[in-house]
Amino acid sequence: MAEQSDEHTRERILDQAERLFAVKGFEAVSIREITRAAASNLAAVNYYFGNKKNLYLEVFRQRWMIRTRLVRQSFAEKLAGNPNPSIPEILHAMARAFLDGPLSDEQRRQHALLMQREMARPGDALKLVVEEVMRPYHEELITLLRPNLPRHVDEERLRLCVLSILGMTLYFTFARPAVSIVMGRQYDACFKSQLIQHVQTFATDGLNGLVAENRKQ
Amino acid sequence: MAEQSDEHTRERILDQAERLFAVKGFEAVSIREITRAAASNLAAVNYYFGNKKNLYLEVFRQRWMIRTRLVRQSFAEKLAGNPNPSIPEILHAMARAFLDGPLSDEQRRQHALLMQREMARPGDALKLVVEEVMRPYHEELITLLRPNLPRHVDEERLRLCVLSILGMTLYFTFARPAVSIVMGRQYDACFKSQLIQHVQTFATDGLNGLVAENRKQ
DNA sequence: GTCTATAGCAGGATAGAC
DNA sequence: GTCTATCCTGCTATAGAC
Repeated sequence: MAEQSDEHTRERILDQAERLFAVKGFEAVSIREITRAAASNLAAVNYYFGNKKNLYLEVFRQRWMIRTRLVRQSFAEKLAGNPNPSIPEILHAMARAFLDGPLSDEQRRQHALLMQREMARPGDALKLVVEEVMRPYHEELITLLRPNLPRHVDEERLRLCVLSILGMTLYFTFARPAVSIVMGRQYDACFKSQLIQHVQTFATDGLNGLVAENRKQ
Repeated sequence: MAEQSDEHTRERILDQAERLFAVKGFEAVSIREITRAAASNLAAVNYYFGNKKNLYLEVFRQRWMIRTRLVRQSFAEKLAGNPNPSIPEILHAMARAFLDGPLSDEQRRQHALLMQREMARPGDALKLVVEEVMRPYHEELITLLRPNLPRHVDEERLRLCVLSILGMTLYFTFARPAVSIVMGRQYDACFKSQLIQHVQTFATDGLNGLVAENRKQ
């Protein structure tokens, strides 16, 4: 089960816990299932993490946050050497980082599922997700976009636009089964690049509308 | 607990099951909790529904589907008497039906949460959700939009646009806690009408981009 | 149809050997 | 650190009285 048996038990447990919590949700996974998948002993979870709930929190602190950092890094790299990226460039970099970034397909799906679970049912990890990741990411995007927008663009509308963009990108990731059925497509490289292109275009047009609106006033 | 004690036991159980499954997820809710909330006996679930899983499916069949029909009806009504609705009119009606339609705030949230749970983890209800609701809704929107679009608009791009619109609308409903924190706003009437307006505008611009694209070719 | 009682099992957590 | 054995709680499901 564990890809790297020489990895420390604690790490193997975190890996498998992340995977299982993402796919099934907190309550649907048992400690027994996790330790079995991690090829470790049943008592190991309590030894290393105290209890199940704390293991869940550690998954966010020591796995989820790191993945997020990777995604944001890849986002930043795509824009590196471009001091004044245009709106389409920013959005393309964002969409690529999310939908085709440094994570594997499975990791990406897990990552989105965990985030989405916390957003749907606020738990102890929601504060972590929002304050440490969503809000900074939000601000970063707004900072990048602002030079491309009129000075007096409505701040609240801009925030709603950014939320919409993140929302639909997240949706394309976590709702993969449903999207696949409706579109009649597999999530292969071809479809992913179409998705990225679509998010870029659709969101660019949405933001351009914001610009035009502002001009009229 | 139960608002209507004179309602039949079976109905009270369905009501409470819907609420609890939506908020907590299938595995996190026990039959005990449901029957307690429905002020009925522990054995009632098995008597009326056979087992827990079947109760879950009945929630979709006898509650979720009906709510969907209500939402679509309210969508249709908003467009009634308008034989050729424009894109903004269609989108406004759609956003209003979803974000401020015939359901109560709590019902709306429950509805979105149940759908989103099924999309995230495909279960026996996913087929029901997709084939009976998502796909027809999808086709209806496309049919309404098409007269406003150039004849040779890319079919796949259009489908992706509709998915994006549904995705972000759904996101604003189920991710309410997170959206509230990021925006620093309560989901009151004022914020909801802003959301509706935003979805309409943002999506209209996104679709208009599709039109412009087509012209260039 | 409604209730009590209980079978039968799976879960989280811990104690204590090694 | 790792393992076995075990406690206890809470769950689903059912049998059977009323």
